[in-house]
Amino acid sequence: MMDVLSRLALEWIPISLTRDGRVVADVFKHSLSAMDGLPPYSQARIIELISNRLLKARPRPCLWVSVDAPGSWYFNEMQRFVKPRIPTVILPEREAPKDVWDFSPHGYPSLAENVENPRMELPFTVTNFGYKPNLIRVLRILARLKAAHRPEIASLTGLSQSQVRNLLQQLQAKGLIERRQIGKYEGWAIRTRGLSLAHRSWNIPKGVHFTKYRGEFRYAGERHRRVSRLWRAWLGTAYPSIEIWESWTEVPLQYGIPDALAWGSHRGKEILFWLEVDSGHSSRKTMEANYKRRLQLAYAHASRWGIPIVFCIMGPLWIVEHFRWCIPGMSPQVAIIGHDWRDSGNLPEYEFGKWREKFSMSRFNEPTRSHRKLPFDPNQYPPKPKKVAKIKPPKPKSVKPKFSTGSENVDRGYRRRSEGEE
DNA sequence: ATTCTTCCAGTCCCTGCTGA
DNA sequence: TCAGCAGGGACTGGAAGAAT
Repeated sequence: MMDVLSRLALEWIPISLTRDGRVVADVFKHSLSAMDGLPPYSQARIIELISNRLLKARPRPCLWVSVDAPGSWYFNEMQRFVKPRIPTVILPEREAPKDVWDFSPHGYPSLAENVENPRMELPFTVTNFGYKPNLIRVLRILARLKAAHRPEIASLTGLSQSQVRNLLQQLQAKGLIERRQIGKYEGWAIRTRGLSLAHRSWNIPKGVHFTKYRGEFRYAGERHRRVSRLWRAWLGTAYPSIEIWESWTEVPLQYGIPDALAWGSHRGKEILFWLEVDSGHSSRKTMEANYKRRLQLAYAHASRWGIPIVFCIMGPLWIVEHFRWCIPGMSPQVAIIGHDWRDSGNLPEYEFGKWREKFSMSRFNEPTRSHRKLPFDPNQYPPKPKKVAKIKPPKPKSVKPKFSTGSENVDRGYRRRSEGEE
């Protein structure tokens, strides 16, 4: 019935199966981009929500999902995640299905007079809604985070802080986001209006429940969450030659949920950067068990998609030092690195099939190291002549979060049963 | 000597401003 | 429009000083 369809934002592109056009496949097209700010998992959930709606609205609907993504990883993950409920085909942008057999499970033909032209909402594209692309980008990122500080948003969008500041103010002026106290400092939170625009921008059907698929998955302490959210910016500073396409926090993969995952390319080769942040609250034994399992998951993922993975552990020094005992053999496709989570913007060089760590003492060896991109960092060292006498590695004790009590719950942890893994 | 207070450098967020 | 810098406010931890 029309009613259901009017709450969807899809294109209707029936395929003629006979010359006279009287027999057609009732095809609906849903377009998405890997740069929409959602990981493959969430996009797959949207596809299921759309499928459920279509099933109610039409007798023999087919769904054509058009994915705009560089490389192959995102596309592959999408295909794996989608459990089709109606005949579905997922294709790269610019490819189109030709008949019912292109769908899986295959579709069935309909008589043209039985499938009338549906009235649906206009699929969202940035241009046809008159927003600036970056404005929507910031809004989408914030929709996942719910509440965040500017540096975190800047990191995840890949934009500069100046830009993000400007965009945040514009979003605030439109009433889509608002200032909110996050722990110690004021930050930004998305408002209901902003959330509905973000949902609209992902072409999520009206009236469905998307919250549990949208956000970060687990509850994390302040510092933990912060390091995860800054992962993209951190990588960009540490490895300037890498191109990062997207980064998400708390993203469900086939198995396991990295604290942060950055996806991009290095010298033309697609690559993943998998981050685990450990604040060191579990025993060494638990830690070993956890990381042996997580590394196995990373190895499996790398070999399944033939994509190299850089696996990074960040935490207090003792965690990083202990971590080498948690490595269950190596995979030639995976490089493992560890680093002090306070030493922002630095990482050891990675090498596939090897474990590498680098501690903050590196500041002795290379005084002329590349300047940082993060605006608040440059002031960190320079004018400090008097302390030269007693340079000692920072005391490993001051490791607890400095920015907040961590008592307010900005986001909830949504546990999933199927992706089980903590 | 021990505990309490005060002070200051350091940290991290923000805004305002300048110049390209 | 945006990169980058200066500076303010809120807070912390440690050091120095004061009180017990």
